[in-house]
Amino acid sequence: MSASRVTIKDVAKLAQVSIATVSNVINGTGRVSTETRRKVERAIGQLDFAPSASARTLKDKQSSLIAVVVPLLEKGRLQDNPFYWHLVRGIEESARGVKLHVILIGIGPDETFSFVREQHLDGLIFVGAFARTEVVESMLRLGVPCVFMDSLVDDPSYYQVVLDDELGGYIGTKHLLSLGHERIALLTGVLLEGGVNYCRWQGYRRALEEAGVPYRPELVYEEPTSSLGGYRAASRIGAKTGGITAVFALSDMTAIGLVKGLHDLGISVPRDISVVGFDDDERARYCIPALTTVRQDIVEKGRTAVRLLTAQLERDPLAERRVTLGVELVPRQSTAPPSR
Amino acid sequence: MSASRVTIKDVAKLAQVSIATVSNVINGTGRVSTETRRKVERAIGQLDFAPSASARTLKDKQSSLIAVVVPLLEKGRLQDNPFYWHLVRGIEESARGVKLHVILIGIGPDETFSFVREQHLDGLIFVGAFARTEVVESMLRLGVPCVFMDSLVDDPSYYQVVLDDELGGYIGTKHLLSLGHERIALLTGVLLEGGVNYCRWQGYRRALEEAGVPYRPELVYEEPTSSLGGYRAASRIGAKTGGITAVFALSDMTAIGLVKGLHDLGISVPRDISVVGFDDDERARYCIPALTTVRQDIVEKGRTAVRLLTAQLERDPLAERRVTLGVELVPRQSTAPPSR
DNA sequence: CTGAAAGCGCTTACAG
DNA sequence: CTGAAAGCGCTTACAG
Repeated sequence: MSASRVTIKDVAKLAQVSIATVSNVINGTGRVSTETRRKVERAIGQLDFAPSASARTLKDKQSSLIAVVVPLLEKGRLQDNPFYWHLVRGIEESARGVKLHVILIGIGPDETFSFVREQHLDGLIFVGAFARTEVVESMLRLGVPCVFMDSLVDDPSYYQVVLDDELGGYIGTKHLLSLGHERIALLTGVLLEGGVNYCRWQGYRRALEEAGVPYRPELVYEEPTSSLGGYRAASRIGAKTGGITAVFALSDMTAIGLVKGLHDLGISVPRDISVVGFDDDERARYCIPALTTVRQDIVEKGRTAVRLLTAQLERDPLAERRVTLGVELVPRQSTAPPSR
Repeated sequence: MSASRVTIKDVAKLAQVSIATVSNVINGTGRVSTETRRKVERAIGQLDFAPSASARTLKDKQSSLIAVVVPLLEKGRLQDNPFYWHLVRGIEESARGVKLHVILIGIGPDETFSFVREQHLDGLIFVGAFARTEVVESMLRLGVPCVFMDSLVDDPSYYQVVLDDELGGYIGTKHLLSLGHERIALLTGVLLEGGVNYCRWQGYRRALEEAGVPYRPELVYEEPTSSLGGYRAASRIGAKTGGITAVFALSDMTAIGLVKGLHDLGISVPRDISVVGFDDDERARYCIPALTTVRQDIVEKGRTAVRLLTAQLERDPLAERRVTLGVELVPRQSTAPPSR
């Protein structure tokens, strides 16, 4: 019963059949009589046999391994936004459902992606901003199935799961407008054309325009997407004479930092300034005041990515290439009509 | 230059040597003349050769893959505490440094762990509470290196990285005592003997005892470790006549829910009730009021786990089996002397 | 210092 | 329905 090094040979011997037959039973391939099948299954059970993935991979080039590729921060560590955890949770759950294993990989700017071939990865999920770099292109040329999440790729031939970011920017802004705000600042991460923030910014502009409120570039604050970034922005925004009455922060993480920063400056949310976030991660609900935000279903996003990946693995010709997930405004306590 | 299916044979042919020699160059084994080595390296570069991990694993039983094993929630999804993300970040970073890849696995109560043998995993890091179950025992008997984090295992032969939880419970409580609090509630997750919460609870008791404050079991609130658990506890704690003036919550997640719950009941922190958390995750600093908490370095915890794992992989006889990480009180604004 | 050959544990035509 | 055999891409004694 020492399960250490049981191979298909041991099973074959015990069941008194050939290894080919054992293989057929395991994979449900070929034709095997019920009786033989039973014998083999019994032997497998008795020996507690687990087929070697490496031998299998060596033969058929399928590893059942997919990678979640996360950009590294400067210090060589994975992104710190807990957002990623929820994404990964969704991915792991779905992958488990289709017998894929998830390997987590942080990559820097100089990545060679040799691990993809080394490990015979079946597919890749790129999480976060990835432009169409040369490596990625060559990846696609190699035929390794890829799915991009929240990336900057325009190319409709890429598989990607994105959010309706433009709409998100729109409804968040609209909410503030409908409360009566006009001087609405936008607190965003880097604005790269085609990027997530860029789309949200477009939605922001559309809402303003529709409402007949002039767009003022000086109300757009570009800060790192981190709590600290939000915190720091508070002083810049608070110092603004001319009265910003509301801020739309493009992530809950920055929104939370912002609220804290405003609070430390003696500026009360929502009395003096209203704040809208983006994501609706768990923190939003428990903030004081509870954060009004634009909700996205992050776990679902991860699930969808796996679906797009498996569609490729199964060469499903009907598979959609681009799935856009919805957004939803969640009004809570951090927004109110302007005081004056 | 099609990098698709380049094997060691192609390299050998191009470099005009045998595949054995190529293998030796790659692995730095055997004796190879400088000239030959250079030829081979050039060929590898030209062909952009990446050795097949599966072939290698098949031969030498080392996959360079380790698994982070996370318990599943009921819905079949990974734990939702973002705490895990930071752990995983630390693990991924260190693993990358020693050329190991990290696979993420959620397991339910009926797990068979067959994936360990299937994938020839080199090691396992168990994250969260794992008792010494039969599977785990058999895992250890198989000789698969394991490291336990925050687990309930007493056995000194297990490799584990733990926190000085008793001390954490002690200093958190002590802090409140020194501010003048006496009716200090403890908000904890499940109290299992030997578990993380249990140790912290012991520290809590020690601090009380030292201060000559009687321990009152009715002040110990056992709630799920979640923001919602904390939120719900608020009403039970707030309703308490007899005046609880401080609460020590054994995770920031519950502390945050608690503060919110108290706030919704019109109970002000720290004016009416002081609150101490545990973990010091990023949220703590940005809470309103900023949360006083017991800090642990979660990323470092992950790093340490990998160190213990590699020590086993290298059969380092001097390796410590149990590393205890320190804790530190971080006083912020959620604690103050009792109002009366 | 270098190479021929066996073998790791599977799967897959191909015979029978 | 079942089995013998080749082969996936490496590593590792073993000769030379």
